[in-house]
Formats: sequence, structure tokens, C-alpha cells
Amino acid sequence: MTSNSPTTDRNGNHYRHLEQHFRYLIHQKALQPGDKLPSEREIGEQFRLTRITVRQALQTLEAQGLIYRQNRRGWFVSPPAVAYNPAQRKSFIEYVSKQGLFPHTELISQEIISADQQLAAQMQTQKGTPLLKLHRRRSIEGRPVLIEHMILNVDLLSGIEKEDLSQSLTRMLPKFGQTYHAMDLTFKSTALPNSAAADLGIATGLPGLQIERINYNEAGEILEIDYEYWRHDAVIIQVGIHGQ
Amino acid sequence: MTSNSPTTDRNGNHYRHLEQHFRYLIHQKALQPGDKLPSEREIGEQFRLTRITVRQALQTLEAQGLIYRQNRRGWFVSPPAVAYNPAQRKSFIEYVSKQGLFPHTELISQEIISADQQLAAQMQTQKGTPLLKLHRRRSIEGRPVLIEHMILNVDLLSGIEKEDLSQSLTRMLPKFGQTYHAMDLTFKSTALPNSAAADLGIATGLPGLQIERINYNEAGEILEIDYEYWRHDAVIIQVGIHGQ
DNA sequence: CAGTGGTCTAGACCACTCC
DNA sequence: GAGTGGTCTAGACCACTGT
Repeated sequence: MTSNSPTTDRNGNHYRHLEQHFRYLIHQKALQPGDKLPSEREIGEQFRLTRITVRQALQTLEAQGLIYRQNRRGWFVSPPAVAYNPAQRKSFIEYVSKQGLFPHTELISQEIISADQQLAAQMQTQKGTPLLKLHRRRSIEGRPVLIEHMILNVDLLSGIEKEDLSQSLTRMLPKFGQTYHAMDLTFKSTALPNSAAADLGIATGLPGLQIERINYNEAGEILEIDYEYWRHDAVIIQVGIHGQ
Repeated sequence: MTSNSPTTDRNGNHYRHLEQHFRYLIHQKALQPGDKLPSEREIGEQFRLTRITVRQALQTLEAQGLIYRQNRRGWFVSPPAVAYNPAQRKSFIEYVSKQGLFPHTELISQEIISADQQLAAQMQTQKGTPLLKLHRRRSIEGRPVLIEHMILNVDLLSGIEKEDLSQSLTRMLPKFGQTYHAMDLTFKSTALPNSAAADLGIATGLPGLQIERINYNEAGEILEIDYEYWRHDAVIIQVGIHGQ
């Protein structure tokens, strides 16, 4: 079994060693959330590895949620993931700030449209119903973590398009005599669609978490359908299921 | 803007073209779930690309859940994801077969241990309580999709270690006068731990979905804690939240 | 055994960001 | 303009799978 080969280890563990090196630095807090890693070329020189090998190590750490990149800006240590409990009906702003992190919401676009056949079916309403399409980006600690595409039934929320739609909708609904009463949630781990990745400033095709949420009012009507695309490392979902 | 360079496109879209090629074949059902793709070298020759570029395309498709690989055996088209609704309290076998797919469970190991301080705290019981540790692998359509590590409180399920533990626990509990009454769930998108990846026969560091489930009986005692590691492309989670 | 994916070298050019 | 990550070439050896 012993080998006298001069190449002591050709098993291909180089990128794992590098991975463990950075994992150690991060756990020791020598590298802290938000810190920038050295450039891929620098790391390669230091460890006498090619960029491809370095990138493999970094991509593995990225998949583990320890580091992230922003398009051509470099690699950074990830902030801790935020816990999201849909059952609590707290707004994004509330649950992020309660966890000691700093939330931010940007409105990218808003548009009133008239429901076509397909949208009407999705929203369980009639063709021609006015709908508000919202497109928002949400950040935690200055890092964009989530792209939101929402469709709201304006018949049930008349005049909502005149509000400041970068604010929390959860808090806004009581004004319109509505609340989120029930919701259906679907979670899926998948690659981020190109458009969402672009909005988040990250390379396309990276793993992400897709959440589809259908919000009902007390009458069981659909108030809003929400498609969220999260960075996979930014969120942990917690749900309690009780009774039958 | 026009260029007379002989290399018509140096933007680096090669792997995206390849990605679209296979996406098209899969959507057209020219490639069906379970089918094997040509080898990386063959694809490279056909499209005049290096293996690294081919692999990047394949890895992107993998992140999207369209294809998967099994260690050194090749790349295959993914079967459809199964929908998992924890609130329905159906067993794995039930919800998979109801979706027209074929489930299978293997018991990898089982062991009775005595709770140490840490485990006792987790299970909200006393130090020394007998616990049953289970390690199972579950497959859909012959593809291993899920590794399960479970810890059961044997004081509440006395004699369970003598049952056939590759069977559904959900169905077994009534025998012991217990049912799953409530559960706390945590979902996290992360890389699979090396051991889970090895058990699933896939390369380490690939994206996965981690589910932690704490199961309570009617008295509010913890019956079981379950850690599941899913292939990220094998499952969609659906949850309904009702009332307050 | 041949064939496959897993890992790696040693370069290169490009698009974009930052200064 | 210098530096960064994003993409790509043209090879190589290895561990493991299937026969």
C-alpha cells in the first residue's frame, strides 16, 4: 500500500484542504461576515494552485452558505441566515430587525394590469380584474437576498397603488379592511432564474430557494400571490404544524 | 458594433448554448427521466468544447434540477420532484406512491443508546433515557433521494426496536398508543454533508435540502427528532397555514 | 479491461468594477 | 488602467464503475 511516489498526494484533495482552511478562518472569526476574501489569483499563488482549483473550493463554500460572491466584485463571508416563520405573519422588516439584522426594501417596478385568462384563473377572479404587479428587491445587512414578484387583486385593495409600495404590505392591509388570514406555501430548492440572479447581482445558475405564497383574506379570496427568490444561504424556514 | 473576427462569439456563452440544448431535449422528451446523457468527452467532441466547459453546463442543469449524476456512473435526466406536505401526516410511502412514483426504504443502521446530557436536552427528557437511533435511506424510482437520521424516545415507544424499521413509522405508532400530533419543522437549503452525499452516492458539496423535524405526541412530549437530507431536486414542500 | 466522472495544471481573453 | 471574477482551451492523472 505504501508508495514511494514523489507526488505525496495525487488524490485530489487540494480544493478540500483550501475549503477547510477558509472554513477554519471563518469559524475562528479571523474572517467575519461581510469581509472580502483575497482574490482568486492571490489565493492560487499562496497555495500554489490554479484558479480552477481555487474556484472549486470557493464554490463548495458557497454551496455551504459560508461565502458568497457579487458579480465581478469578489468573494465575501456570508452574514448569518435569517429565520423566517410564515405562520407568524410578521413583516420582513419586523422579523429581520428582531434578529438584530438590518433590512431594506427597494421597489423596482410597479404596474397596474388587467387580468387575462391565465392570471384570472391563478387569482381565482374574473378576466379584466385590475391587478397590481410589484417587483421588489429586499436586502439584509446591505446584501440583496431576495427578489419578489407580487400580484395583488386591486378590487380587494382599491387605491393601494397610490401607497408607498416599498413599505410593508402586511402593515398596509388593515387600511383596506383586509388581513392575511390563510396562506398556501410552496418551497423549492432550485437555481435562480437569470432575471432574479441579475437583480441580486450574482452569477446566474446559482442555487436558490423559491417560495410561492398565496395569501387569502378572511373570506377565502386571494388577496395576493407572491413569488420570492431567495439566495439559498440567506434564510432558514421554520414552520409549526399543530392539531389536525 | 459588428465584428469581423473569425471567432464569432467570445462572450463566453458556450456553456449556456449547451445548457439550452439539453434543456430543449428534456422538454421535448427526447431525453426522458432516468435516461443517461452521453459522456462528458463525447459531448465535448460533438460541440467542440473542453470537458471543463461541458461540465459547467451540466452543473448548471444540475443546479436547476433537470439532471443529476451518480458518482462516476454518469449523468441522468431527473425524475419529477415529489410534493411533500408535512401537515398531511402521510407516510413517505403513501405520498410518493399517490403521485405515481415508486418509493423504497432501506434501513442502514439502528442502535439503542442511552441519552447523554446533550441528547436528553434535545429530546426534552432525562439523562439515561433509552433512545433509538435510526439511519435510513429512501429512494424514489430507484434513485436515492433522502438520508434520514432519527432519534426516538424508547420510553414512549417501548419495544419499537423489535419492529421492522424499514417500514413506515407513521403507521407503526398507533401500536404503541402514540400518534404524531404536532411538529416543528425547519428547512434549510445547504450543501449536503459529506456523509449524506456518500450515502446518496453523489459528489460531496452539492446543493441539498435539510429538514429538521421535531415530532410531538398529544401530551406534547417529543416522540422523535428527524434530520433529513434531500437531494435538492427531488422534493417540493407544500404547507398550508390557517387561522391564527 | 475500457470507460466514466473527479481533480488538476498552466495558461488565455473577456466584461465589468473600482479608482 | 489595474484588478476582479467569468469563461475557455488543451491537455493530464486518478479512483471508481461496469464488463
